[in-house]
Amino acid sequence: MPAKRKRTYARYTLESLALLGKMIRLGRKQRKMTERELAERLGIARSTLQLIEKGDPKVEVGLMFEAAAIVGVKLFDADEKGIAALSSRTDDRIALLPKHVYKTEKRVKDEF
Amino acid sequence: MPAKRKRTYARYTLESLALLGKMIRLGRKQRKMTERELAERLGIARSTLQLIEKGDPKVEVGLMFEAAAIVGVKLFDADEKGIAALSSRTDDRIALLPKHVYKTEKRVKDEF
DNA sequence: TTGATTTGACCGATACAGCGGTCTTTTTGT
DNA sequence: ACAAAAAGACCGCTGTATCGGTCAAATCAA
Repeated sequence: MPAKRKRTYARYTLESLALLGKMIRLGRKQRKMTERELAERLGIARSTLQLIEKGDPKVEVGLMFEAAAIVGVKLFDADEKGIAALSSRTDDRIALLPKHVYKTEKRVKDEF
Repeated sequence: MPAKRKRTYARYTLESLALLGKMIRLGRKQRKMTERELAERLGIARSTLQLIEKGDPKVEVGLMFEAAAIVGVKLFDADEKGIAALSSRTDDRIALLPKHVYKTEKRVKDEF
């Protein structure tokens, strides 16, 4: 039998996702859009939108972000320019670090 | 040939995802973790982690959030309690709105 | 009220995301 | 300089997320 891919998520992750889902739902209602309308606008099935608003961890991150964007939920409290600025700042900070992370220490083998 | 499911994303969405990916990469390097280590910690393949750090819109949102959490990237600038507080506040705001959004067909057509 | 609409929940089929492997290139410590 | 490790890029197989549909329950307008 092929290994089953069960996966666990930290509570913080699940609660963050649930929050984002709720914010999307709130945004949708504030804009007076039905599930069907928003789903159609996104080009996805209504059932998938329901998973998004529930904060299901399995949905595509692109769909969740796109839904958020359409109903006016800002991800990093930043508009497009703010995102670009943060992005290049992050690039700079990465550039200051070594390109590769080297583990000089002994491999942490989990034998007993 | 069965319809192909090609999908487009708004630029804001793609840039937000790219930013989140970069923040994860930065966080990983700051913690001196290799791709292999972080992938193993997450229980995912290294190739998948590479997609995450590139900000690929197709990855599971749960994986992306989990990766962010492990390397210390806070999604809503809030810890677990902050998330819970925001969540219940969002619940309250949703509760103030009508349960269903109704679209009475042929609404305000403002051509005289 | 009543009829129309939205929402919640569920399900089978199938397009595709994730896995895990390989190979190459780049970077690091010695 | 070298060897070793990390990172980049690619690919076929397989489990599953998404689709699109149905049905029932809840809610709203009139």
